[in-house]
Amino acid sequence: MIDRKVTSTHVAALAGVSQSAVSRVFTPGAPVAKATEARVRKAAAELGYRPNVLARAMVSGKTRIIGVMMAYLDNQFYPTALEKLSEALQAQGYHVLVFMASNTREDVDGVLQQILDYQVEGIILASVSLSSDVAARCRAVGVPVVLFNRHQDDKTVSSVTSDNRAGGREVARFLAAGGHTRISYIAGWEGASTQRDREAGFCAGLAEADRDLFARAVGGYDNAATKVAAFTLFNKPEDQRPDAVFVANDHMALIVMDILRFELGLDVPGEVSVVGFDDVPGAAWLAYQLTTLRQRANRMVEATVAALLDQIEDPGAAPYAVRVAAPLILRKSARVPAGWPQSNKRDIP
Amino acid sequence: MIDRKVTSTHVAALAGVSQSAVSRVFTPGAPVAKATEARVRKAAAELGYRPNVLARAMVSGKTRIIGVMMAYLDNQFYPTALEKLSEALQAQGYHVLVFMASNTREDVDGVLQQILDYQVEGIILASVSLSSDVAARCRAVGVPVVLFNRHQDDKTVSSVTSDNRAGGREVARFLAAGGHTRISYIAGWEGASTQRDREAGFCAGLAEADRDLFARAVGGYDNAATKVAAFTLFNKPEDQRPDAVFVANDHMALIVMDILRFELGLDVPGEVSVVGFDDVPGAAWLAYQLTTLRQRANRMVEATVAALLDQIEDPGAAPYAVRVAAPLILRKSARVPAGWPQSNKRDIP
DNA sequence: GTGAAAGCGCTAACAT
DNA sequence: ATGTTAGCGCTTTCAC
Repeated sequence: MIDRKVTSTHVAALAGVSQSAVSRVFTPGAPVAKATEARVRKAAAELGYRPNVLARAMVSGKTRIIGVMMAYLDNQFYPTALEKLSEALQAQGYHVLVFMASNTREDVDGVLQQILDYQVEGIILASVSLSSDVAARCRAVGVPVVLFNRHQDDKTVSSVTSDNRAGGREVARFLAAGGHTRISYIAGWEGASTQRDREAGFCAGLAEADRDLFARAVGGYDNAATKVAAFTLFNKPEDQRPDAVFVANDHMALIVMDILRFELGLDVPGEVSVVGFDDVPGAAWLAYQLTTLRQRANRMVEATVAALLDQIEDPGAAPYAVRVAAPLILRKSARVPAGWPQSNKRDIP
Repeated sequence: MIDRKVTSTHVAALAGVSQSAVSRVFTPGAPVAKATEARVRKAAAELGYRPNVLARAMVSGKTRIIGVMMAYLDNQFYPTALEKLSEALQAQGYHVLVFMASNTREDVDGVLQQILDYQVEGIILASVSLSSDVAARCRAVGVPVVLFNRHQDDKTVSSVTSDNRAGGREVARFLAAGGHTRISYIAGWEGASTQRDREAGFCAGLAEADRDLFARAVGGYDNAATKVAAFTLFNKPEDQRPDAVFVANDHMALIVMDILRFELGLDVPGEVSVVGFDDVPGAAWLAYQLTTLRQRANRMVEATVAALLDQIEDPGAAPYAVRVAAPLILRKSARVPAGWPQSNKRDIP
């Protein structure tokens, strides 16, 4: 309670220079004499002075704040991503203002408006879709948006995803080559591009291998719905139930494995092969050993930050979409086809 | 790219009123005539005007930003907490600026300084300890700090934790009553108050039950160290290894269960009982069914937000410490003593 | 009830 | 190289 706010004026007074001299000392690349700088720094240290970021932002227009909106952190993949995003941005001198939103249209729009109120320099939308008029408003005020782990055909926003289509296709080839005859799919939330692309790729791959989809259920990226989906698909006599299932993300895949083994008494992978998508930490735990497609969070984060900074630095730059390859990580939850190339990727993220 | 920034002056011009009239319309409780208000709102809507939060913050001194520093999100408990914290604060009109820090002294101090630069109204430190001179500086600039899931004897900061001591004690009673004779402990990071308090309570409880600690190892809340700890403790003939272990948090407990079962071929709870702390989502998964103490994230978040707002609203208010009771959730990883009261808590968070 | 005027703490010309 | 001046977009007296 001693000093409360110390301003550049206080420092200037103590150092016996003008207020703008102080400002220059704290502005990288501004012209200051060695001697002045020294005196100012000394005074500043004495007073515990630090520039007010907000005041600086007001005049410069640069807040160094990036707004991040997330819809749900249930999926272990998102906390990880958030952490890395925050670190990467911090390293570039930016900071993350977090906004949680349910994935409803009104909520997203409302929250986005709030983000904009903070004069953020950029926006990252993780697992959130954007109505096109909101995208338009961001564009109007010149705030770049990048979609993380979600894609939209909207040409005005950048997006970074895994190559979900290729991933789905690879799983289909893998399962078909493994000699499975009743291959099924558990879908995620149908509003998500990840769900759509993974399924599209999977079906395409099945077709290429001359297989039909044996069965399909919807887990919606939701715990309860996923349990129901697993029961509907598997609570049947052997010849009527799938012998392989591709689950749209790991979060659901782990739940499915639990039900298969502990509720239905099925052996995985003996009686059914399970493949997921994401490679969350739990997938590697010994109790699961889930074969899955790895989302390379580090690469995705790098790409996201790069896309955002590109547009911040050059507002004219065109948005673009990045797709990061998702390698298949072979573990123990799915039968490996004879002769299938053993992964040469080390089993760590 | 049409309108770029719309300011209150633009709105004022369109509405044919003064700029201050516009300001008043957007200031709850300011005196404005119905008619003026209507015209201003109409003009504002037309232009898509929204007050600039930062400019407002400059003059009012209220940024409505809360800085949150987190050290590691490995532990599933923290993402959950962050999500709830963000939601609760949003509901109060505040927003969260996230800072990641490694838990080293220099890093914490540096990051804290950055937080302060943003003129935050309050700071939440999750799983981070604070040097007392930094605490002093926060006090000096009048920014309240609350420690989340960490306690410090420092009387200048509030803290919210589970009742870790009581929790540890309960586990000791539970394990002793279960007839275990070689009870051991796997410690978390020794710098953490959670670790210290849980262990202290555990040992006290053991003493009360006339037991000695059979063995102790340190997992440090770290994956690799935890594996080593599990091997050191359990890779031994039956009579030389523990028949029960209390692990300082679930994150480590799940790793320990994996090693016990899949590396050492031990039956849990047949040959060894495992109890954790936190009740992270994974603890309830069927593959683990971990008996654990539940940290009630919702209550902890409520208390944290309340403590923070108390101090923001009344800067003179004294900091205080809150301890939330942590109920023992009985699942399948530990033998239940005959006659032990069955939990009447429903098995959901 | 409303407008004019004075800043909040800072940066960025513009002089000197 | 340094001081002076003019704002950034807003809230808040202060007169009217």
